[in-house]
Amino acid sequence: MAEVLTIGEVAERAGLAASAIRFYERRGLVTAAREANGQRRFRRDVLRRLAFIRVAQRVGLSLEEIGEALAGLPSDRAPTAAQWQRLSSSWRGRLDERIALLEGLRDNLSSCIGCGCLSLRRCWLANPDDAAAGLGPGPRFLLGDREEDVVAG
Amino acid sequence: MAEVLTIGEVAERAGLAASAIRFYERRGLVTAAREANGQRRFRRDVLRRLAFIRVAQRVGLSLEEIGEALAGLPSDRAPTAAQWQRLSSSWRGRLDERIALLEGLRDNLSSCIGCGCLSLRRCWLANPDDAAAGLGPGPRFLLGDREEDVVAG
DNA sequence: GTAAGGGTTAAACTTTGGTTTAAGTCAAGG
DNA sequence: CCTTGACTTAAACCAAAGTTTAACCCTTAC
Repeated sequence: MAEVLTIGEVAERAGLAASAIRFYERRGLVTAAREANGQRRFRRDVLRRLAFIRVAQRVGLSLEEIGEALAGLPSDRAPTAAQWQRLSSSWRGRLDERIALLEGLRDNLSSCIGCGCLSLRRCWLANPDDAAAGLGPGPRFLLGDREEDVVAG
Repeated sequence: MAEVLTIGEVAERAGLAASAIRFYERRGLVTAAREANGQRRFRRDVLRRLAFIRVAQRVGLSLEEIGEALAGLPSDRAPTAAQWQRLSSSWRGRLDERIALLEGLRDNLSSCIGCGCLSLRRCWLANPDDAAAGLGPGPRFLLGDREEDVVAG
């Protein structure tokens, strides 16, 4: 197994397009040494960095946020397992919030869609700015089909 | 309360920018009659349509998908509560899947990030194509920091 | 020697979901 | 009469996350 990897090898192993990896390099998310001929040579730990990026994206982070997180890692050597874990531990709260939001959405859908409150700017379902609201009882406007009652004002 | 609404009134009540409402009209998500002078006049039930659109977006649907869903509704009169509910009932499965995915992500993060498997194309965490996998036990590669072990092959 | 199969770059293009801008119409108020 | 505010349009613009294209360089194989 080679000490360093070409971009093609990285792409193959990471399951990404080479263009994406170049794009990440431009964004500063990964770094590469260069051969005399200008070709990139990646240290093997770039694979874990790329995997981290993918997972972070699924958690809902933008590349910019991911870049900020990665900036705290050493760029000259592979981070330790503990360093990776510290980074990802901050995702927990974010995931909990998003889960609560989706659960609230799911649990209030059947009672809320079709009811008058769906027209309302005040309806939690349409405006779940407050993640905690997802845990509450949800809207209670089961008023039939007349919008005036709830939209008025 | 007016029978029909101007775009400004709709924007105000729906909590959207007028530009967004025009955009939705171009996309065929809402319709409007026109005055002699060319100004849009919206029936009041557009408010519920807009609320539906917002909720559908939060569920993760694209405007195109939302448009397809809305295409099944009558455009000449307000849909009934039952019609709205039928549309949204199909979201349930999608929400369940996404919730399971996020829960899997959350529950496997601490054990998986930092471990060797994160470099792997095979790692569930980095590739949760299979939503059901989120319910399973997750990766079991708690191998320390040597990537060769898991990346090789 | 020439073709194939990597690699390089900058720049243009793509998609989604809108917003912004420029230029114009219209009605009401002072 | 003139300004103000709300409306109209088409077209340009934006951000994110990449992909595609065009032109070029190397190395290896035949």
